[in-house]
Amino acid sequence: MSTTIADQPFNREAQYAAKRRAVIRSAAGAFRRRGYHNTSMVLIAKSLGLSKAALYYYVKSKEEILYECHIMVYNAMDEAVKSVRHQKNNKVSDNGLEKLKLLYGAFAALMTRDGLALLADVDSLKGEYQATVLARRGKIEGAVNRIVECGMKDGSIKKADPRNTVFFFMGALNWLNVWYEPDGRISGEKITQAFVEQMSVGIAS
Amino acid sequence: MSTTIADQPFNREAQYAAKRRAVIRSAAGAFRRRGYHNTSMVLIAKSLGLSKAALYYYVKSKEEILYECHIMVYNAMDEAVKSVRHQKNNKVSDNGLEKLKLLYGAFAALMTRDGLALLADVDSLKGEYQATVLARRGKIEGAVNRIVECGMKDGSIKKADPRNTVFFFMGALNWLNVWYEPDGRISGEKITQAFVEQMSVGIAS
DNA sequence: TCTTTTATTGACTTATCGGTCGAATAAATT
DNA sequence: AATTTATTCGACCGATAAGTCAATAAAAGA
Repeated sequence: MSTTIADQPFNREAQYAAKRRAVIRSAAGAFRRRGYHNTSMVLIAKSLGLSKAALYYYVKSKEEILYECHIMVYNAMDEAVKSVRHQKNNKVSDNGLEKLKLLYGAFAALMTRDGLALLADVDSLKGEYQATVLARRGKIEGAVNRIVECGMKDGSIKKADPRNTVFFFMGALNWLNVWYEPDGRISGEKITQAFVEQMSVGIAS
Repeated sequence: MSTTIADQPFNREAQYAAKRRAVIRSAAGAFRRRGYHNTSMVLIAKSLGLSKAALYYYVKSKEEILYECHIMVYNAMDEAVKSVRHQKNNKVSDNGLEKLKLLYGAFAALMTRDGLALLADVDSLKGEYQATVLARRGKIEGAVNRIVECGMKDGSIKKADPRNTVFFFMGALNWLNVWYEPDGRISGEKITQAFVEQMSVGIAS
């Protein structure tokens, strides 16, 4: 999926990019587990075997890391939305509910399988950073909303206030960040499946 | 409900306690809106018309405030659990699902009506504080779990992994903190109602 | 009114942490 | 080998914010 260091040992730019990604990913994990403000730059550095100063070779500021963490997730989500949108004609029942199940499953997998996390720390972002992240979040919410509305129209989803409905099961998703442990007793796939099922029966008409 | 300053103008202790509560409540709101680490003691003080130093007359540390915020919520939740437990014979259908609906509604009302919020900042608590809060959280989770299991036994709730189920709709509840605005277009009662309905149809057998 | 207790403050201390900088080291290029 | 370029580090700086304290104002009690 993503380009690793070993892939292109002689491509300078690729190496730099890969290392930078590693910084972001590692920080993202720490942020999820300990929270943004409880995670110092020194800690992020140490967990990669670097000094704090070295971090700043790959990254402009701590805020930028947080920003990139958010963007990383929203990129993945956009990808999921796109792939669901283009999945026409595959299923016999190509209705809103089916699409939503697909999408929600993809979202859940992002959390349980890829270790991504929807951070709640939007308030720690300022100015342009925050504006962009909020815009991306709005875009995703809009996309999900549209699918739900679509499902309400085609009769596969029972009619209600879409925003409210979306908030409900997106909230459940976000809460995964808090309690989900990759090595826990329940496997990620099981959780993903359960979440899709739960969401599905909650809104099907 | 709670004792206000005006109630007992000559009772010193009561005044002190009331003011202390006011500090906690005000801080809780700020924590919810801006996050724990983005809220300084000066800000909490100023929003009450006090200086920072005065705050420390009522409170030992910022961490203690956060601790009390958590405890406040868990006390209210325990209360809700208790009242639901003693609500036998009232309803004709005294089954697990009914109880759970009652409880979930009470929880949601805590958020939308009483302005309480389940803070996620448990990691900012250390030692004894954190241990106690985690214990209280576990206790609540256990109580909810037990009701769900009870409902699965009496046939009102469809069988599944209780923990998973509980996490799902408790997550939705927690997410309220992030997006719910008391002055938003949808009223708190409507949201509460919608949440109960959503949860209910999601798990009823 | 004087005294004691309660409540509040401004000014100060301390600690943590984000961020910078110049030097040092390693890797690639000539 | 010499030189340039990419990485990394130790040591330092500045800001922010938690927390302290001696002094003072307000209230209660005598």
